[in-house]
Amino acid sequence: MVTLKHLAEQLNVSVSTVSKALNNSPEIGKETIQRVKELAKHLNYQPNKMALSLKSNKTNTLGVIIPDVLNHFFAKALYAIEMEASKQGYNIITCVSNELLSKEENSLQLLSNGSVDGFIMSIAEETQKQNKTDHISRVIDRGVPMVLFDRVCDDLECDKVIIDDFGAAYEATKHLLNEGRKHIVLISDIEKLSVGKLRTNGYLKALQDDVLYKEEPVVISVTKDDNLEEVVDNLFDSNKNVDGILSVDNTSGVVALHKALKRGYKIPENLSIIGFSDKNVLVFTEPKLSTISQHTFDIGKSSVQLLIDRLNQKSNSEHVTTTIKTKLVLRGTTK
Amino acid sequence: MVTLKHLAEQLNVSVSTVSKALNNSPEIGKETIQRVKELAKHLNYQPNKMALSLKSNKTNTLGVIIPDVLNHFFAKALYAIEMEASKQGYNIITCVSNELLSKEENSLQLLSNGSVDGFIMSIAEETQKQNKTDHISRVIDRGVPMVLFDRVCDDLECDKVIIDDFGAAYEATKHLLNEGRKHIVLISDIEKLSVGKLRTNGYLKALQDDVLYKEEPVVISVTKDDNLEEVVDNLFDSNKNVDGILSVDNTSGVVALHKALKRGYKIPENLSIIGFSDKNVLVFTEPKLSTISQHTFDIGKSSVQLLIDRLNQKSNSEHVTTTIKTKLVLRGTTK
DNA sequence: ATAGCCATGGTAACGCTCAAACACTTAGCA
DNA sequence: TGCTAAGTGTTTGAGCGTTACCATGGCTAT
Repeated sequence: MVTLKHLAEQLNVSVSTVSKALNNSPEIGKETIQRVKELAKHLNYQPNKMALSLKSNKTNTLGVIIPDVLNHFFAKALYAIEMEASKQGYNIITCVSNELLSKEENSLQLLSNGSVDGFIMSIAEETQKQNKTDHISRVIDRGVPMVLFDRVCDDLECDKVIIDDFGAAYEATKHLLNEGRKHIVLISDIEKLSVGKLRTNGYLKALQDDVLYKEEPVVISVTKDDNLEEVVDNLFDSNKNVDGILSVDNTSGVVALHKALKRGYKIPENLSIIGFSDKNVLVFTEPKLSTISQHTFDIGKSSVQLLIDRLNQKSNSEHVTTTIKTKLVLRGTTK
Repeated sequence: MVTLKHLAEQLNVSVSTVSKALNNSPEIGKETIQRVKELAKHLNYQPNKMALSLKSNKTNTLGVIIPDVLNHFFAKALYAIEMEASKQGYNIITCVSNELLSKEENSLQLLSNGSVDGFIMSIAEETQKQNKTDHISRVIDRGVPMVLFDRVCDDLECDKVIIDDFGAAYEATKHLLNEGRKHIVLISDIEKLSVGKLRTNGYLKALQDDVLYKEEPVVISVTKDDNLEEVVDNLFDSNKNVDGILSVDNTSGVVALHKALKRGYKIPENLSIIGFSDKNVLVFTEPKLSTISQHTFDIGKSSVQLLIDRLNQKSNSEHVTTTIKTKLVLRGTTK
């Protein structure tokens, strides 16, 4: 590895002259700058990142902790985060908590030793269930900036990026009601998560607000141990007159659509389905699933922006919560 | 941030005593060690990563460059890499090349300044198309260890992790032939990639080796600009007597299955389909797609292992190519 | 006394930057 | 003409947080 010292020796000048020359310091003579830069390019000199970080106490690296890369939502968020960070000259260190509290604690611990300038994270399922946030607030208290996205925690004092989960589910349910649906079932594999609960509440509120809706709400919660397909089959078996399904997670809407078609439902004539899925599943369905678009890319991008803003203005201004707009995209599974 | 200096001042000992005490040096008195450790724990002292890296010239960080996180194969590989790296005490810096040569060059450039101890990467589509590898060999020549996985390049001197693409496609085609299929079509959206070509060759060779097979091979190549569903429709329209489909990419097998069912094909009676997909798509199909399992998790894990081995034994032993076994998993879309 | 041991302290170095000090030129002025 | 003042362009030195190596000082055993 070629260092400033190497260059300095070769050029018979001091190390700091080289340093200043490479940084275009006005203190250094034009001719010297030229000579230094030429040799630097010729030897493919690269400033040592660690030395810079040590000196400046800045790493230009963001720590990203997500619960699950195989979940398309988080993969897309990660993609957006990487894109935006990279555009702004930051690298990202990625950790996957695997929905586990212990791994989350571990990752935060390991990275908050000067490895990163700040964190972007979404809280693990286990963490949310147990409502443990000490490990996170410890980091925040130490003054390491943190942005939470999607799965946030109200108790934590930091910047956040969320969507209006309640409102999105409310709007979708409202749409089904406006279609004249009389038996709307909600299915969710994220009932345990903050976002899942909010969406369910949106659904419940919409039904409640509709004076003409007579049925009891039906919330079907799928857990990790359940077989999703079986649960969907049960849904149809025990709700013979279902005519609207709101899936508030990534996959169950698609599965419900497949099962419904197989059972001979006419869609959307006799049954409407709305999912929270991303566009990527559309290639697997016919008719195309109507969805609530979460603008995942914007979520990732905003998170990075918020974090970098915070890093730049060390001024302790108020913490911000950005709400990304959702959009109900009607396709083939709704009237 | 609390440093050794802080601890030293509080305890009225020297910095080097503190350092040694925390490292359990036998030079330091038992009682002092105790005192130091207590205060360190109490103040939540964390050794500064940058200082350590600068001193030791080791970062305990691996650079991972993948073409696309939204592709389930790479997401899973990334997952495996993160898991294994983390288990072995390494962090990963993730870059997404987005299939672009320029981004790949950029990422390599930016990280090979001492930010990472080595690289794990899979080559971008554009890079493979243009067959440019200077940026990679430059890194290798500088002595930074590199492991390529899946999309490799034969010209590069480094460790590699691949699957037997040719053999896997050969075996799958063979299976279709053994079923008695007479019109087997291959569909691929990765014809431009090394792995895609190998798979196609495996298919071609299997047909060629079968003296009884009379038809011309049919290779349908899908590009980024194509609409996959249209291409599949065309496939059925122009191959009226197709009775076997081998999809060598992630998605086209599932789409073919859906389209076939819609067109009234009896599966697997009249048409067999084999895909290279991961299990994650199975929830969207009925019958379940038969697939060639790539053991993606093992690919990621092996890559990390190979890289760490290389880091430990700085001895320049021969470069290794690990081939991960594939497995033809027969499910509902084959006889 | 002197060797030998123990516990601790001091210094340099990793690669870099920044402030301050230092030469060396040139201009300004009595 | 001689001396200071004000630039130039460069070097020196300190410091970011660590650890490795060597030095020191006090003690005990010979």
